[in-house]
Amino acid sequence: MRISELSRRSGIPTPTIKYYLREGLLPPGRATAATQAEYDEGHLRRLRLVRALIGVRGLSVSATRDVLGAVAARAGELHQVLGLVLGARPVGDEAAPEDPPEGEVEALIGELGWNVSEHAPARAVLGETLETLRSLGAELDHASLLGYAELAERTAVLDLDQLDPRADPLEQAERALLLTVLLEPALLALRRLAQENESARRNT
Amino acid sequence: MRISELSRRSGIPTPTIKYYLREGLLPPGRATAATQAEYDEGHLRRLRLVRALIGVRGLSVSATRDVLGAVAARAGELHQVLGLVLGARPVGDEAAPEDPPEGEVEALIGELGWNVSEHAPARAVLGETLETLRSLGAELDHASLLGYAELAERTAVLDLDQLDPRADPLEQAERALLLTVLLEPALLALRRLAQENESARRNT
DNA sequence: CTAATATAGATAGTGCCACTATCCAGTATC
DNA sequence: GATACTGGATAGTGGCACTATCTATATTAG
Repeated sequence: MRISELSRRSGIPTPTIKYYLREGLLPPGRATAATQAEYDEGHLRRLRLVRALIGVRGLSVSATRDVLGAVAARAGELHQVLGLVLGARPVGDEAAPEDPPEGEVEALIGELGWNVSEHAPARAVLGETLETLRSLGAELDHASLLGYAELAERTAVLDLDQLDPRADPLEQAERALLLTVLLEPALLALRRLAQENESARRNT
Repeated sequence: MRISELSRRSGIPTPTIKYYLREGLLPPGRATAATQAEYDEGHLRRLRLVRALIGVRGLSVSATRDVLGAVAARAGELHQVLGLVLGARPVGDEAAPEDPPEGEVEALIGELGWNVSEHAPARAVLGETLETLRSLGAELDHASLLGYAELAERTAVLDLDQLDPRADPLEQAERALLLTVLLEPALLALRRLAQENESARRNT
């Protein structure tokens, strides 16, 4: 399939596809001549994945590239991928160079007995968010934090249940990415609906 | 307090504060003369809140304005605020005009017996996300969705426990906003850590 | 075989957004 | 009264995600 068909089947304008090719979000097609290349179903799938990450979850192009790169590089080690895949700060941010020990996060992970990589970006995200809340006077007490962590644990069990460990590793990793990232808005939406319901329940 | 002190105490440059004033994220100060106005602690608090919404959660300036407006307008009806506060699409998006009935979401809400407003934007967000997942071939079965919803329910209980129903309604609403919105990255980070842990556990 | 169409790759331009800089006339303060 | 600061207005900046155009080639319809 040539680029115009890729565009037609994905609904994405040709110039945008070229842009994604330049940015490395989409691997180049198999060149058949100086001005001709051939794309396959994999490209189409990848293109849809890219659009979902950018459009639904609001990742930036460069964050998307990083995430996809991480998945490709570590397709074999699914748990690394799951943990690492999203340094993706909501906004630029570029990870403050200062690296406070963030004892609270370490302690929590230790207390729960979680086995997670030292470098998981989620550690830093968690630490920063707790710090921000504290600085705004809305500190979370330890018991609540533990409660949230336990719910996260059960969410993760549900998440992992969606995966079929017998599938091809790369496909598996892409599916994990899809479920990890794209489910995020859905889980947050569920939380907001549940909050509204719970708030209504308490105020009657 | 004049604008320079507001800037010094918040760490935000004066021109940016002026920009927020223009954009309506911060109410104007009490004018004492043609070129003089007085700001108070409330302005400082609001400014920090704005920064947190924009910086930590990545809301756009206009989304932030909408959210703050909604909170101010409905400080009395906390549960409405909690549910409504975040139509905030991750990225522009502007809510597709097509409005499919989204029967799945309605059914879920009915099944759970949740009492939420007809117009809660979270309904649409949820519907769209499920639709996207389906179109990418990563559909969620009903049982899993129910599982996630039940976990959301328990998260909401924890959330509401953080609020003190005796506090001033506006302050209460702002705190709710803080906890709803700023906790989001933390909850997602917890989920990713838990995923990595669970994945490691299953693969040993 | 030719004319119309399509293509890869390169370069430049666009529109939006979140600031940031500058200017001005009017205080405030020393 | 000189200097610094202020509110308000207007204009400029840099980054980002595209989008448009151009050129040299390739394919294809007639």
